[in-house]
Amino acid sequence: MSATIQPRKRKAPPQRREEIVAAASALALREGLQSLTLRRVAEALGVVPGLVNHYFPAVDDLAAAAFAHAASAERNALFAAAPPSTSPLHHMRALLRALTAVQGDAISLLWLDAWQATRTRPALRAEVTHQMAAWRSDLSRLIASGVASGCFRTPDPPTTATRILALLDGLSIQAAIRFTIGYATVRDLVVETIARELGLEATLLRQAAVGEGNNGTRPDIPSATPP
Amino acid sequence: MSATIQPRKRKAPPQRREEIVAAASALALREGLQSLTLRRVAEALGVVPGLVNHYFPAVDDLAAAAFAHAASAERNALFAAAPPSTSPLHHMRALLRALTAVQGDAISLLWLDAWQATRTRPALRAEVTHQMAAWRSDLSRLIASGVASGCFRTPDPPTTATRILALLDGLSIQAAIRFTIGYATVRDLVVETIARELGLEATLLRQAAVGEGNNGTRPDIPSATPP
DNA sequence: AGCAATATTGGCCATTCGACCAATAGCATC
DNA sequence: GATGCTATTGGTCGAATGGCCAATATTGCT
Repeated sequence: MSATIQPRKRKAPPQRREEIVAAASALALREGLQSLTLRRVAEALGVVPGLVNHYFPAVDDLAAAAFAHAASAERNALFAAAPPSTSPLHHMRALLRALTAVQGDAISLLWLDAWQATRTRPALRAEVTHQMAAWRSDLSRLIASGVASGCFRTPDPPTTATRILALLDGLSIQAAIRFTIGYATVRDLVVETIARELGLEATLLRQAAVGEGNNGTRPDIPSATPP
Repeated sequence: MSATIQPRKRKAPPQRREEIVAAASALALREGLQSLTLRRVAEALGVVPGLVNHYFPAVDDLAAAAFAHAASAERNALFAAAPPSTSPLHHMRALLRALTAVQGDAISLLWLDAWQATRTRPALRAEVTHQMAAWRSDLSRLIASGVASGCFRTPDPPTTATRILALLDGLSIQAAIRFTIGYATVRDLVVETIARELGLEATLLRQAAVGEGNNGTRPDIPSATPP
């Protein structure tokens, strides 16, 4: 579990910093943002706590960086990494399939942690709003391209994106609480409402959410912990 | 701010217990569930921390009781305390007006805290699911009565209730993050979607959410802290 | 090869937390 | 009015945290 003792090794600051962020992100995804501790991260890296503190003088910054890493990775996997040849409709289907697949998955719980921790961590708060804006931007762009190509129909893509994201946030909570009774019905509501927002027949998206591609799991997110 | 020094006063256990729960609930609403500490609660009551620990051997139980107190109070104010003469439509309007009035209000933040703390607090987790079930039950009953009296139209009231609550949860997050840009549009989405779920014209509910009755604040929740 | 910059270490401190416990004092009952 | 039950006190303990600092050793550069 713990890294074997290493003779002191000196690494280039950017690389070390990235290592720390990756380890912190993996830890936050695995055990929650609350257990993101200087000591825990240091232990995961086989390093002294003070070193983590050296790169991140305030834990708040570390939490913000870890969250940014995890959130950006997922967003990138769902948007930028999508095959550019896919039509907006297929892309949206894949998006919904990924986002409604698993209940209680790590990334939903991480978002929940981040929303809550916003209360006491200004840097994390800034990062959360940044990531939310980035989501809105990416999704808005997808919707706009769908409208341009004629497969979606909505007057204002940014507004539609905001609405869809709020729906998915509510679903996130259902997922996080594992309020199993109710998750399926909420998922149906999400799919139906999104279809309505996009001017689609619900069936066009519904089959996406129930589809079994990707084995029901979200795309892998790069992890720092060695196997 | 702090209670004046009191000569040791002995109270009946049920009364003292209620005092503690009320103070804890007020504290959680004011400063978040994370700052619900034996010492903080004791300080608010002008009492020694050990006493709080005497009534609640585990902080988890105290948090659960405090959350139950706040959540039940709000739910009671919105359902049981509603004038029985009001029609289901009027009741639903009042409900939406109260729930969509303020962004970033204390009770939404408390729910967010509770959802998150569920990770590490079993007793609180049980209480959260209990309160969610109670909300669904109350709302379901309201919808059913509306269907019976002909002002709502939906095939399955419990399912509709679950969907509406998920919508409101998403709104709660928007409120908690104070993602001001977006709150209004999300609120509109919530109102429109709820109207659709209930087989209503959106305008019938929309005017409710924008209405200014109640001065835009939620109904008062009993607080324990003396003025 | 020598040297200087600095990444890294090890340690320490103050704080806060939940939990526990014996002693004390208030209240009800007799 | 005396007495016993127990609510309440005051204090302590161990664990965990974030932050800070001087010493050290590693690495890249001259």
